[in-house]
Amino acid sequence: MTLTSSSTLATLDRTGPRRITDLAVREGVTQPAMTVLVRVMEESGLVERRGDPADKRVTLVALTEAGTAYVRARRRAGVDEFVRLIDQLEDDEVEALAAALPALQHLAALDSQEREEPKQ
Amino acid sequence: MTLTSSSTLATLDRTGPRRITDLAVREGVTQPAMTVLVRVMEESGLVERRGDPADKRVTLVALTEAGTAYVRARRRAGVDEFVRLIDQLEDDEVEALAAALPALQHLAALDSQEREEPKQ
DNA sequence: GCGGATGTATAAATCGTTCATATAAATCGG
DNA sequence: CCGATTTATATGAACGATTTATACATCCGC
Repeated sequence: MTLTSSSTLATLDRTGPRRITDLAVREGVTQPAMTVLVRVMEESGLVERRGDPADKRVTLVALTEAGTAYVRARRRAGVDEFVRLIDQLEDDEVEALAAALPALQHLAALDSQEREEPKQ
Repeated sequence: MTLTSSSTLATLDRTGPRRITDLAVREGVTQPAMTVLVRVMEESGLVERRGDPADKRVTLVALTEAGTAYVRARRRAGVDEFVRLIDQLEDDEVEALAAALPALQHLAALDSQEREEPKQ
């Protein structure tokens, strides 16, 4: 599992089926790279191609059930790992982390916002 | 600049000259990979090889002045980017972030501690 | 309906990597 | 001390994910 494939699967889980060009831009790779990545993931049964009836050029990429299960399992494993670490913190440290969550969300929002509208 | 080379340069800046095997372990790549990476960085003038007088097998890898300057510039660029984002937060959000720093440091310490002594 | 634009696929080349192996220097057991 | 083993690095072949160049099919505006 490469970084790009993990991220692509997560994107598909978050946003639903997407066309290949769209995925390539979101993941920051070229369209041919995404084409072959989709083929590999398709052969692994994590993903399936659906034609778009409205535009016969595009192939929509969607998570299969196995793909969804995989993404969810991975996410849960990561969450568990975090929980395991946070459980070892002092109570006041956990409170401080929780109190900082809105600021972190705001930071993430500002960052992604700037990525979407570069230097306007 | 690949992820591994950036990380290796940062390691050299933090810890001083290191032997190739050591760097390979720290960066999670094989020794041959680190050997060629060092050669590339040497050709770029970021790094130099020094023989170890105490053990003629080892080649100590050290940052050149240019390498140090590069690492520092990169680090400053990253800090600046963070500052730019944090400046857009509300005052209470910045305070909350600052208050969470000890908890984050504790988390990082717990994590690196577990990596060093795996499942004992 | 034709011409340019758009979405995807394919082929060749590149790059960072691993695996296998070679060489040289250090260390250890007798 | 001396041969055997271990340790540090280097080298070469193969691999896998990627990019660039290009081809092909379909859409869309005029």
